[in-house]
Amino acid sequence: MVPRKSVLLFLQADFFVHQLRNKMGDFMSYDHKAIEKRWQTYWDEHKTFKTAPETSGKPKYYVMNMFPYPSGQGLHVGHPESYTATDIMARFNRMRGFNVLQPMGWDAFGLPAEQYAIKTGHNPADFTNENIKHFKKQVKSLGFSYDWDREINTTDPEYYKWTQWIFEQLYKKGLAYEDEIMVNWAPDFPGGGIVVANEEVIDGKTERGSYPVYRVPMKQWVLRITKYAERLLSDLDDLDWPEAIKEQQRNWIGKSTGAAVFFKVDGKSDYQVEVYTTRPDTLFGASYMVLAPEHDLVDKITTSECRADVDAYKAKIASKSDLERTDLNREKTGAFTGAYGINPVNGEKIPIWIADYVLSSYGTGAIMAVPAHDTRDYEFAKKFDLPIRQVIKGGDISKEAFTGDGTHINSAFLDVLDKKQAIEKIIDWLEEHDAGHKQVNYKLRDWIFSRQRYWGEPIPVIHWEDGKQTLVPESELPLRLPHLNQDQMKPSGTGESPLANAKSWLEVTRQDGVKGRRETNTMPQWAGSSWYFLRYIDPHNDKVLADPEKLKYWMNVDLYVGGAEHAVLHLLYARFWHKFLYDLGIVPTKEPFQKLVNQGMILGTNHEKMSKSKGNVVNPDEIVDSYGADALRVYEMFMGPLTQSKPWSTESLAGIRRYLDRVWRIFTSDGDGINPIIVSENDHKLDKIFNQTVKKVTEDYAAMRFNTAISQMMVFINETFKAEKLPKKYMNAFLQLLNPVAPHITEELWQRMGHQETIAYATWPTYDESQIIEKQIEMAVQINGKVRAKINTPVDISRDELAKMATDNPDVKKQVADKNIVKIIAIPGKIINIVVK
RNA sequence: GCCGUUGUGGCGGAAUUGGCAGACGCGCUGGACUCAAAAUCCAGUGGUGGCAACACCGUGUGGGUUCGACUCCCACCGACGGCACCA
Repeated sequence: MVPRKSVLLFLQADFFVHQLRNKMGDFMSYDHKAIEKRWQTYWDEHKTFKTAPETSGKPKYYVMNMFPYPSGQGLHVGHPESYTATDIMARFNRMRGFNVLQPMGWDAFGLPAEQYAIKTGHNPADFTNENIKHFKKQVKSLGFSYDWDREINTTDPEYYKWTQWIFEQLYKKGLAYEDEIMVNWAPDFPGGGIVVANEEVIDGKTERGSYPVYRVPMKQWVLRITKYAERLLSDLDDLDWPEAIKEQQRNWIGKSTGAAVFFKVDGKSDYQVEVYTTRPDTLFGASYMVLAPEHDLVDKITTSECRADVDAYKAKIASKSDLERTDLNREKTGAFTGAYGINPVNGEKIPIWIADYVLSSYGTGAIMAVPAHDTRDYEFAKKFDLPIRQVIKGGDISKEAFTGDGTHINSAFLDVLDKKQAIEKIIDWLEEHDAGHKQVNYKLRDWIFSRQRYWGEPIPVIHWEDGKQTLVPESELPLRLPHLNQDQMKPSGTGESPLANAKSWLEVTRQDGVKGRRETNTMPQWAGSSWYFLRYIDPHNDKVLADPEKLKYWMNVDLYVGGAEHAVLHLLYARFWHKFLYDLGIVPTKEPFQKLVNQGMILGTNHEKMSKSKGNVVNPDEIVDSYGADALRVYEMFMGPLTQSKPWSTESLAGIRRYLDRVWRIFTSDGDGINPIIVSENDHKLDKIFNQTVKKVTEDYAAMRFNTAISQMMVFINETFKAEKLPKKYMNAFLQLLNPVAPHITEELWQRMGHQETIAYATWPTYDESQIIEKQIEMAVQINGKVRAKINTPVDISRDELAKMATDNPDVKKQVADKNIVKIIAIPGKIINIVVK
């Protein structure tokens, strides 16, 4: 027993020595905690990144991120990714002489705060401010060069005053209106149900929480975004945005060109059904019609024999959620109304059905069915045994609908024509006979703008007892949220907003004694984020939303970075508000964001999306603590192209930290001052690599290719380890190149190199092209496309000389000895290819 | 089903205009230092065959254009994201 115990003790002692030496090893690398704290404090105290006035005479550069929702969970590793990307652009352009505006703020309205308040009795405002404090501390620990004097918070009354003000302008122009419309009602949503916007419905369920959505009629506030559909679509073309996002917006707006056609109802001449079709050329093939079950005419035209069936069908549809209604594998269903429509082009009587495959919200909610040439109509006709009449040659109508182009048949004056010609001709005919006209349609629907919630901007409207409705006067804005206690905030169960419980806030009396009630719905979270990029420009202005002169100088945003999940919601709403403000003459540009970049997702080490349940979440706080903010920043930029998804690797992160240690060591040689081999004279050994590095890093930053910029800086440091002397000028310039990615360590070393001022405004280094171009280069000689030899040639050699040099090469001679040279391709500086047979 | 993105070593990725595929990093292997290890520094590292010089194969698959293709064209397969009865 005794010996074993002593062995154990010995092993333990050895282990401690091991630990101690590791600790000492750490001292050999740089002390990121002290350095990062020191420079963050310095930047704060000196307001280093305060934006210069508009009168500075410098060109402007406005760069921003999609501001975060300050959740209680704090930062995840995706935040530093996009924030570092913009910070590099901000710091890079600052050194290049731009006046840089890089702000940060908080998108702080939202459901979690309200739900937390209901659960715990805390005030959502206090809770939100706590979260912001925590978030801000985390963000600050990463050393981003924000102008913190411009910080904004959407829940601050001084901010939402202007959100409400914009709403009032929309109201005055008739673009904000209250309407009894079919809304997306999610009754199971915690807090007594909620109405959500069309954009917030995913697969028939709410985007947040996945609760089923039903279409029910309700009185709601709606913004007339459809009025801007065409401009929202066509102005996309000039934007420097990812094609995927532009395409998603185009699809969402969903423009289509076709025709409206009027069908009289047989025997009821006061009624006519207007249908929308993109294929008016197939009018002769229409064999029945379909109305959406909710269509106004249904009750009016249904015959008494069919009424029971129709009512039963309508009742069945009403009880279904959107998800059930849109299940594609579901069989087509419908009911016959007993009525007939008259085809204007040939006077034929065709039956009118109702079916839920026709949507009340698109077009006119009614269609003419051409089963021979439309897949959906074909399925329906087969199911209910309705006639199928071919009017275009092609396909096999006995098997499936033919939707392609072809020659028209059985179509009187359209016969022989193709699709395009036939469409033109039938539209002319319809217009001549008052039976229809050309029509453009959009899938885009108006923006359902009210939410039955407490924690949002109050809609500044008063409903008076005499039936009138007025805006809260602009001079009384902001209309502040009243304080509610825990009980008052609880859901009413009727779908009404908790604000209905704020009696003293709710009830108002006009000067003439008429009583009124405030609107109790609040705005959706998207309201505050639809214009915040304007407020950063002039965040403390209490007279106007922002000074027009300042807007003129700063707009529009030169670079906007954020996640692709906002492809339609936020980005479409923000464009809509911006265009509206443009029309009012408030903003000088048609579009808010000239260039948009979506950062890719950072996945877990297992290549899967990070999630708590998978246990693959990386916490940035822990990385900053053990590796440092600089290492995290450099690593996240080195992982791969910004726009791509890429998996996390702690080993690779450690490699980046080793690189920063190497940088530290080459500058300090682990002493107190700087490495003695850094000297004023230049032995020219590093000329080429230095100039190459400046060139590549400058170009790569400008194109946001951060991973390759970093790899070039690694190559440079590898070269310095082989050098005997390091020119001071080059080493200073290197610090500037690295600074945008790793700002703390470079400030520290910059100071050690003897500078008194921050590195942030040092003029960006230039390179000498002549130092990069070589006089003598190695060129590959290919034989039949395969590299068989390498030769050294002067760079300015002629084509013929080059060909001769190649064929004179002994290796080449050996290879071609018994073959015929057919052709020699010789391009100086590129390649030599000898084609032989 | 439609639209978009994407496919390169053991892994992350590079190759800017059609011109030497695999820069840089991770990992791995070997060496120096050390009593030993860690750290650090140096070197090697696509696969197969060969002592070697070298040869052959190699950028999702199959074809094509070209003196030459990761790159351009056609067809297909897989992964990711979005839309989804929009007439």
